[in-house]
Amino acid sequence: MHQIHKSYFNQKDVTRIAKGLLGKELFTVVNGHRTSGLIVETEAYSYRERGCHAFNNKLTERNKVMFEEGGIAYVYLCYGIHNLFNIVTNEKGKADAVLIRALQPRLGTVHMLKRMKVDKLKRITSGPGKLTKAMGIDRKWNGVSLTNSDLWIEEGVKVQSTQIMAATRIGIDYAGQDAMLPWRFYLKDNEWVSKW
DNA sequence: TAGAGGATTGAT
DNA sequence: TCAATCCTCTAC
Repeated sequence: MHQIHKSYFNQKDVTRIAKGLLGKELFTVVNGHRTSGLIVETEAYSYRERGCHAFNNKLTERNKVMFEEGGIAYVYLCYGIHNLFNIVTNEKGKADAVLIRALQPRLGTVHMLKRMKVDKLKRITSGPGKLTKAMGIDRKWNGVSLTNSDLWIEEGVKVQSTQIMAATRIGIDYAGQDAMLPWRFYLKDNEWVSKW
């Protein structure tokens, strides 16, 4: 299959990548089990705005992988419970990232169901904390390359620009004016998009 | 070194 | 509307 090249993640405009990732297919292999899902919802984050962990180039132990060259995973624990999965973008030293918020399950769904301890696919990956659990992603994957590991992205399906919707991001009220940026992107009328 | 709070979720 | 749950960051 056609794996997305590392250079794709080195583009400077993180919102362009966040939109471009819609329809692409995310794969993981955990304990020999391959699972995949189409990306249907993303959010863009940039060191230039307050919603981002790396705002103002603030470098901490947690977010340091964001400052690496684009094409690696940034996984962190949110609210003490959920692992959130981001793809680091831009060039080294420019801490941008795309949060993956929802997937449409494709391959290995039996393993996703087992990890989620449910028997129906409905809403199993419709949220950033849920999809990481379904795909088997946790903080051990922080800093892992998306082009040379058990975590990667392929072309998936073609998406028309008219299918792409933009809205404000979720859960970043603390960001002030930047909370108004329309940096959440999702596929129109897709039932796998997260509810909020 | 202690205390506050978070890029969420599911139950009440 | 609220608790779960723990790591990270900040202030002292």
